[in-house]
Amino acid sequence: MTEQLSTVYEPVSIEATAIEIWKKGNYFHAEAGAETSENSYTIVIPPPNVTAALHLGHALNNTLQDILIRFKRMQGLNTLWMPGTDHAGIATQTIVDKSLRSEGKPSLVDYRKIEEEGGNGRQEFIRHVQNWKDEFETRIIGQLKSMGCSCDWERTRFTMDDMCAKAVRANFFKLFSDGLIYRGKRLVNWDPATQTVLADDEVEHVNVRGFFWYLQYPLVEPVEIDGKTIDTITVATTRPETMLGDTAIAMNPSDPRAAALVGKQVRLPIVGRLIPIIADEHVVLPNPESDDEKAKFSTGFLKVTPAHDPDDYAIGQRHDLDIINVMAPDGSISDKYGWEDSAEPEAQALLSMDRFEAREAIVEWFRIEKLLEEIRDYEHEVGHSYRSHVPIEPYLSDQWYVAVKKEIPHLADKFGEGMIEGTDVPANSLAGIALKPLNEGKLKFTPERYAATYKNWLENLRDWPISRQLWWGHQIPIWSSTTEIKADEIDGIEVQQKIDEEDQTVYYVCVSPDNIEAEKTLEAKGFTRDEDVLDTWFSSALWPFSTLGWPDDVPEMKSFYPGDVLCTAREIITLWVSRMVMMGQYCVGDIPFKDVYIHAMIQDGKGRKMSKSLGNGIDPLVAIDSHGADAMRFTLANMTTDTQDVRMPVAPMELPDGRTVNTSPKFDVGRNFCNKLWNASRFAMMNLEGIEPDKFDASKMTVADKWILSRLSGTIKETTALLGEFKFNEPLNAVYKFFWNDLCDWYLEWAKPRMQNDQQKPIAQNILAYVLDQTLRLLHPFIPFITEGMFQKLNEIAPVRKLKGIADAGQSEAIIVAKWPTALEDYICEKTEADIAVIQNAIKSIREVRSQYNIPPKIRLKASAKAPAATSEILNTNSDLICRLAGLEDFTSGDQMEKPSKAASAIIDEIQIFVHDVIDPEAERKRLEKQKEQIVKGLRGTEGKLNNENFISRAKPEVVEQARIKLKEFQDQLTAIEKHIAEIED
RNA sequence: GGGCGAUUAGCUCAGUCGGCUAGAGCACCUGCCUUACAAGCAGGGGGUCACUGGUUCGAGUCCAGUAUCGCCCA
Repeated sequence: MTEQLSTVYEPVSIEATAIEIWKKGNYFHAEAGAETSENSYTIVIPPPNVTAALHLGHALNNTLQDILIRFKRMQGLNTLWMPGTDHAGIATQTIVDKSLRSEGKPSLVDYRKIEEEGGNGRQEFIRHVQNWKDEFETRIIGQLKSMGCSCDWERTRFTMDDMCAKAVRANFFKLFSDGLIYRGKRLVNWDPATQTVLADDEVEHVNVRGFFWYLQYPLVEPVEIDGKTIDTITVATTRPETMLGDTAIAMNPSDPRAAALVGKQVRLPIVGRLIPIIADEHVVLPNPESDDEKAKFSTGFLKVTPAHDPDDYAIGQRHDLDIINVMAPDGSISDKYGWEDSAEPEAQALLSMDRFEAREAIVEWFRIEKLLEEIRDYEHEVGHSYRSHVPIEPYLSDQWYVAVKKEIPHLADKFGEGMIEGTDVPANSLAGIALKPLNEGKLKFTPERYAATYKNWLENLRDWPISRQLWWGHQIPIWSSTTEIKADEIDGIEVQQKIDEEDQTVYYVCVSPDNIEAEKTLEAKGFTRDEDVLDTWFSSALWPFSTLGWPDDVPEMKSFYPGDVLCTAREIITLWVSRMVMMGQYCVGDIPFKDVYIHAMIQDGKGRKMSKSLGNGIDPLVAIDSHGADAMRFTLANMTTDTQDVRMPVAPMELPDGRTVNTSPKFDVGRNFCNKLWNASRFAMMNLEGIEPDKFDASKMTVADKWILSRLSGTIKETTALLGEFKFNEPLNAVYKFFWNDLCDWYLEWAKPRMQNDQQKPIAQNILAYVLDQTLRLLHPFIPFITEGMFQKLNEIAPVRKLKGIADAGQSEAIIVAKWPTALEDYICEKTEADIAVIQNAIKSIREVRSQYNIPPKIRLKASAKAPAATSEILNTNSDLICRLAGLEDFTSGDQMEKPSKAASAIIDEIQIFVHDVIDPEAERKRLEKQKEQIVKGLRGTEGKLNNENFISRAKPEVVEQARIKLKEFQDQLTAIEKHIAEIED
């Protein structure tokens, strides 16, 4: 017996039940053992950062992955979805520090002090970060589980756990041994807030309204040009504070004033430093009329600050200029980091000012001294830290780099050598081995346009700075000392040497993983470990195989590598996707996935990014509370087309528990669908009791039965094909239309009377059970909870779903592992679908009349139709279908049928329908005139085409033929409707 | 500066190879608590497909330009 089911879908209990079933069956787990990855389907999760809980973008990302995973699991593949989280070095460290500060607890500054004083500041701070990580890891995994993500939770990894750490050490050692890791002094992108270096792609370019300040520098000796005595030159700068580190003034050699000035000196204001005027082609000649911004604002004189600007650094290299760094790592003015001539009181006054404070003070100084010539508004892009959002400071420092365009000789056999055509990227360099699979078509992007982003990035890639001045991360496994050491002194080490600024030879030793002995030996010799940690992306790059157990020889690597698809957002293509391919090729010798699917970014209703600061974000758990997990997933999948942004209007809503939360009315779409599915299933349960599969007789199927099987089969084919192409909206829409507009709107309604008929009941019951079963399976990847719930109920009431002699759905204890539907090819029938369409059109036109005449549903009417013999035959044999859904007690069609008096008429294609005894002359005339207008409109259009000689002669013959048929139809319809109108007037 | 994308109903979006009178959901209007579903059913109104030009027998769709918005890269 069926327990009473609520008339309204209530997600909470159904979600709990499904989670229980899946857990008990251990269905999410994938067993390793296969020798190849051929019959497996593997996705690695883009590991969410442990900085914060998941937002709606994550919900979208993971819903799509789960759809693919569940689809492939049902298709019988050994399916692994590898879950985990990312330590997100800089982001997490920053947020934990901020949280400590806001709670008034000791924060990073304090722990740094403790560390400097010989205490355990680093460890103590890390403990806080670890706690944060534990809390958010738990929350994130909980969120994923609530969304129904069928990840193999037993394998959950973290980018800093032992397994991942081992891979990081192994890869680092390999790179070091191959000579791909080197130490270099460079101008880096420095984030003064978090005090670490950032990679180019971690810098966001933000348009900023600023100024060009025109500062006068006095010449040591006046110069005469064109009879005029000049005693100052003017430089234009957007960053006046850097002038403290100026070591030259550059001008373009073709500047007419250059002859008189190059070689002379200026006295740097405030500092008093004497600096030369040099000639360099880089300097843009002034031209106020130019469209080029640089020329428009240029004075022809460029202050050169090698320590604080990349272009100036290059000029400095060319002219062998001094490099004077005037800032501390926190961005304040300081004479402790390379600035030695700061004795002047004006200069002393600036020390320890923040860079922006110093900017104001310096401008003010120039103003007072009457050396500030002009201030002009200037809008330009300024690099900002993607984490702390403060402007980046170009900063000179020592960092570890990975050489990305260096040839790796031992990879030449596998990947070839020489430049990849049209680039300066060697085929056997790290960039090259990532680029090749794309060029060779082995790596595919969907939508295709994103391949360009990937390609462009790799072709223009610069060496990758991997050291970060942080505490939270993988500490760099390099020990250094000036003590001489050779690689063969200790097992499992590699050594590089470098001459430092004091002309001493420094030995850098990299230690292989799991080699504690070597580390101890080194430390005993006085070697100290590099304090910095690795860029987070260094460990993320290994994620597709570090999670499987590389570098160890484990069965997981054979069974699940290479994986199948990576599903992510476009902002991550360069940062992460490219590096995973690079390292997959380098470490394992194969790409980590064949497909990269890039999904949309979710914006709010106004097209803005969702963010905490705007308060326009939606928490997936809130969406689940307000609408249910299936509803959320349905809506997210339904929005997923190939566009790059989707909008999600955000509105506050009060939950039953009294909380007012941000959610989106768009989730209604999903909830409504689930409610419909719930009720349709409920209807089925009420009618399937006592079902006997053996009583099914295919020869007794009605047109409606054959039609629903045809439509189902078409839908199965379409859905399966589309999911295989990474489409989400289209397959979901196909099932939606089948379920709602075919099954519910028509088939179920037609089935109702048959359930009261002993002859028909077994046929209708078995078809209903089968079709519902298959529909649930098609919907399962999208809305897993409710489909599991309904499938279980179906298993109780109708355990065997088959159509004797035609099809067998196959039994399964749970839908999650049920066999994916296959189409009944023999039952795809165009004729049946066309016949039903004729019947549906007849019904619709009768309903239209009913509605316009305001005839209550309970009143049964009589109707007749005039239609060609063949059509009449279809209508007459199915008059019961028409009567049932049009509210008729009698319906007959014939090719000689005449319109009775006092009947309303309607025209649909070649059929004239007469609804008896309802005539209201005024209303009827109005209605028919309106329809006539439409017919005339169509007729005119078609006539116009056919009267055009060019159309006849140039359009495809079948198009012309179609137009002719259409014209005839319009003409017939017009004749008929005019006749009907005339008859009213009689 | 280079590149990518968007602009279709009040809102959110589909629209395949250029070809019937441009579609869906939500919202709106009318009528229905018709024994699965009012989160529903039946019917209806609502569009200068951003703008300008071009190609074509034919353009929402292809091409060029303009405008507005968004994103990526330097």
